[in-house]
Amino acid sequence: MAEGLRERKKRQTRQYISDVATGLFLERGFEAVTVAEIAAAADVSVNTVYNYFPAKEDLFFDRSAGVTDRLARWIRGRDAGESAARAVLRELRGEVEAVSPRVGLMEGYDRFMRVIHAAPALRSRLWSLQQEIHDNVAAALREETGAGAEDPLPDLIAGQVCWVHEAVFVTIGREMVAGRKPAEVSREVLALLDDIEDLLSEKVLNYAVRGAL
Amino acid sequence: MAEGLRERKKRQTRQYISDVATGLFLERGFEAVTVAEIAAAADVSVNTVYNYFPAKEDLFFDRSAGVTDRLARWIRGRDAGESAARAVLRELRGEVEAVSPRVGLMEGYDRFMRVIHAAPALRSRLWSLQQEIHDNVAAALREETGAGAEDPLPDLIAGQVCWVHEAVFVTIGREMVAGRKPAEVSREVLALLDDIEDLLSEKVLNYAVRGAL
DNA sequence: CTGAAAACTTGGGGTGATCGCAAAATTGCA
DNA sequence: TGCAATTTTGCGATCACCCCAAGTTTTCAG
Repeated sequence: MAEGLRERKKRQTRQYISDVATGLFLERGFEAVTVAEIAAAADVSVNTVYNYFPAKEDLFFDRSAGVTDRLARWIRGRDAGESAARAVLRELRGEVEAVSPRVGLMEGYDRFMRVIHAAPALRSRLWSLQQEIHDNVAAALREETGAGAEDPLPDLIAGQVCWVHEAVFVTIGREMVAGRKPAEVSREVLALLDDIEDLLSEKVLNYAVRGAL
Repeated sequence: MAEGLRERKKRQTRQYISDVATGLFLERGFEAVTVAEIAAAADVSVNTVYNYFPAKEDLFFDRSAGVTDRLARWIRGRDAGESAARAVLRELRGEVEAVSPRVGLMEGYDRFMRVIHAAPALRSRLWSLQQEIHDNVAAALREETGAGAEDPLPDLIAGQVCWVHEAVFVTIGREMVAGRKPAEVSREVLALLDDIEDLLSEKVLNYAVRGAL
């Protein structure tokens, strides 16, 4: 039951437009493709495109929904006795070890990164996604620790955790663009994660331990 | 010898346009002011504005030249026996303690921040400035330590150092916008710097010690 | 099954940033 | 003073994005 034909059609249309757009972007780059072209290729009007997507960049990042709260989710789901930072490290290691496409370890990810790299608008959108991730992590830490609004620690720890995340993603992006194989990069990033953990202080590594007062 | 009248006039024109623009931005916000208005107010053509500034945002951030390599300069100028991170902490403490306008501790800085906050294009430019800072720091660390291109440490440490810098600036911005007095914020940020230092690992605090092998 | 309300799409008409070009005004210097 | 280099400007165009009013389609009550 539930959603009527209307809802379904909307979802389909939206998905279709996004797919068509992404295809064009991967083929010719972000800036070389005009919204009018996308509309034409998707057989809708330009206005319809803007009905679904607030900005051109959203056509590209549509599939990355759910990424912005992944870190926060990992933290909220940390094991008993585990800190926020260690949970994130563990989950990251898991994804990297599994050569998961969720962290960009997949054939063809380099095309994606190259498009982003060449378009300032897309890079800028990426930064804003990271800002969102940071805010979500800080909010999660605040809730999990019950810290007050004037306590600077949740924000600081969030910064550290996001630094871990960023370092991993920047490296994966760079190596993939350099043409390396996912399995190779996986091994390398696993080593990087050890370096990263080494650079975290005990304070960070033991913040928000589940079960601790 | 030296620069002719032509050079001087160019400099003046550029400065004048930037000043006029900044005035309008502070008065009415970034997006509410059109480039055509700026041109009219500065009594030049729109094309002339674009001759001097590649984009509208550059009109706003023109005065912040030299900020992008400040961290790197601090690092290169660290004392004998001092690490990169400690040099940055020391310099930051100095600026904050001196209630220096260079770190935003000045009357009226809140207007500046508010304009930035309200304009996505400006925020995005800020991120790109931080990216530059990061790259400069990483480059400085690489040179100072003689680390190879495949060594991930300079990048990681640069991330940590920039995290320090960012945390300080975000806090100053937030508190200034909240209407606090520079002297108050100074005291508070000094305390924050202690918290920050506490969160840095020994590895980070002892990276690139001048004089060490 | 039917007609009106609700939701979606479209066309048309802007605004504003930004670029390229070629003419026109300025300035440096012989 | 007059030519050559440099700037400034006007004009036209592209493209993202917005707003509104006029279709169209879907929903749903009756």
